[in-house]
Amino acid sequence: MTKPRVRNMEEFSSFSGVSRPTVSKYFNDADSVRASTRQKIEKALEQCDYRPNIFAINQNRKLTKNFGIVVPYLADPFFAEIARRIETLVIAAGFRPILLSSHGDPELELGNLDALRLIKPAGVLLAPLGRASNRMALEAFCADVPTVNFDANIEGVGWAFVGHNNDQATEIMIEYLLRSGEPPVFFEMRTPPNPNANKRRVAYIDTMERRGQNPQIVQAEGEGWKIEEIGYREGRRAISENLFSTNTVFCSNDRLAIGFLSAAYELGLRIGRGDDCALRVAGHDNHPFSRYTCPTLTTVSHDYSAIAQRSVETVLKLIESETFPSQRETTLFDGELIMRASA
Amino acid sequence: MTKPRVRNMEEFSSFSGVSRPTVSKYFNDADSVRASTRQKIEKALEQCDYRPNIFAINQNRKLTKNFGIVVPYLADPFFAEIARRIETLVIAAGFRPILLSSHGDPELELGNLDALRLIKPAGVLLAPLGRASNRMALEAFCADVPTVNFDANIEGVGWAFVGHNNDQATEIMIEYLLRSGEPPVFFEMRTPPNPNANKRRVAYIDTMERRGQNPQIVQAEGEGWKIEEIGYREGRRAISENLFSTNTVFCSNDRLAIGFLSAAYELGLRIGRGDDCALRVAGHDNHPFSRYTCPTLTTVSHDYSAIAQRSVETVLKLIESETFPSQRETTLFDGELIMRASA
DNA sequence: GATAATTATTTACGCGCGTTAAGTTTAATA
DNA sequence: TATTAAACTTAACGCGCGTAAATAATTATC
Repeated sequence: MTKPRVRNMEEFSSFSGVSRPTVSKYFNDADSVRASTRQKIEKALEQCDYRPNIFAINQNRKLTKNFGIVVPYLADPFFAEIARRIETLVIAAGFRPILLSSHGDPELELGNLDALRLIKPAGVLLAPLGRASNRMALEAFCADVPTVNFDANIEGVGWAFVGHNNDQATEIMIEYLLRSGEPPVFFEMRTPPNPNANKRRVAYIDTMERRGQNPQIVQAEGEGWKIEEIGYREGRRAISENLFSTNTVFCSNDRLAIGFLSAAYELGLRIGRGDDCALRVAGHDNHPFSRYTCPTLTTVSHDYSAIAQRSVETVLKLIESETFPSQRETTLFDGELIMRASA
Repeated sequence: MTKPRVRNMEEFSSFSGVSRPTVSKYFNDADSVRASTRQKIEKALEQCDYRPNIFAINQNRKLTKNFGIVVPYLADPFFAEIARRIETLVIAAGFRPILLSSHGDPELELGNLDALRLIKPAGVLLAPLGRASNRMALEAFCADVPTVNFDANIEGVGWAFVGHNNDQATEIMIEYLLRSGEPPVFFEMRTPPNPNANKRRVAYIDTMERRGQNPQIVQAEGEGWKIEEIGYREGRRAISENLFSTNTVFCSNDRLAIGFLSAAYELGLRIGRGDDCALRVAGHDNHPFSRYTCPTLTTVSHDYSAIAQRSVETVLKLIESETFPSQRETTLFDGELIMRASA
């Protein structure tokens, strides 16, 4: 048996025996029609698999069900993971997630926002690249669209910020490292692609000074998102040139640490807490792969699930309220020390 | 100075002094209007930043500029990387990429195709999960939409297939391993989430037998996409239980190898070619992280760039031809041996 | 069973643009 | 300058659905 072709709502109306305005009402909210009419519609639906044209719907509604998610670099498993969680929540809330990656390119970031504008998203979750050059454009975008900033906080961008508590996370790691061995030297990129790095440097210096310690920073040269490579190359150099004044290295992020561990391994350095170890290495982010480095990486975890959940909630509230808040609220979730073998 | 608000093409028409049909023509193909008219339009465009409503456009055109990309698991850096390349090519070709991940879930895969159908994509690139359960639905989708299958070949799905030459890639690795040391034992998942794994097992057995070798397979228990974890857990077990009859392990893919290396490290096994090494380990895929394992992973690379390029080209041809080919063409790109330290 | 409150139906307009047909202007060619 | 092809303008319809107003039918309440 072949199902009859129903080309539009008009035809479906006559097919189902329910008037078109009522059918339209049903598709906007199935509960807004009488139970008996709903049954009639759903029975007809089973017999002809009609579905409303999404373009026609979006053209006439001020508010679509589109939900934009913009991340700086999707090939980074960290962002892939957080995006995955956000997507799932967005779908559960009845929206259509549109996932866009800026691929590390500021121009593409603007292009993505431009593309989003065209599809009139109900809300947007934006993890910016964090380049100052884009700030004005980002603000302009947020002025029109209910946008929440996550991951990397840029003042003035988005109507709220949800992210990781870099201060607290840095502090608990330093505390741990201090009480369990020599004071940590901070290993970071000189020109990091992500603004969280700056927060972490400041937090490192502050915490060390508060503990009466002398902050020491080793900076890696190199730009862009090939962070493991930079960690490897510059880590190798730093070790060879004896730039670390203690036996403990606190990497600004896990990807840097992954490269660093690889360099240390190649140089025959034993990493870990044992007496036979030359170096302790810690990371930051609880990157999906940090569990499988050699040795496994001691790090600080983001509260992925809380950040994803709160981010989505915050956008949904913005959407519902249909008004922009007077104050930009900032929510930070504490990190958790993930004790593994490297430090 | 504040730019005048231009709400639609009608208003833009009178603002620019060009009739609406001509303006419409311009936006479909800027070169289809006279140079002088084009200048008039573009000058006006600078003064009022009008942009056509994408929903209205798509409603009236049979063919949108949407381009669907479906991958089985975006949090896997392998797919993130290939998706990144495809996206870039798609944008360059003037289409709007819509990137969807099935997150390893067959139902979501169908949901994604369903969502794609609604936005009438000009073409689709589909890397299927490869579960038999979905095959009928996938075929039904492809019957309506110009779809090209990539990564995991499922007969009957898509109008062409572009992928990796698992046979050749497996063979060159086995050849290398055979001539440089003991014959490889194949380490794989018993129930792999991706159908390429089956091709690789068959290729392993064939090649070994052709070389007069005795194929030996060690299978890891466990399901789903947490492949490193399975490689770690089952690798640890296999090593402990002495399941490998030679000193050489050929992992079905790099993620499995990454977990395996982690297990070997923890057990104090030295991996590599040296006389002091207990085991040689090889992978398959040239996963973005295989360069940073300890030791670095010897593997077989996909020709990422060729696969991405050809995939996109093939869909574009399908779109242009406006007709479906009578024959399903299959294109495989050879792998390349990536010699590193682990084998 | 009469009245009031809900829910449906009919009719009609609007959204922003694609597209076509007829007539007009412009540029190219001779 | 006349001729012709190309590009333009005007006018009008259609796409599929949201939505509003007036009216009719159905339920709920007493």
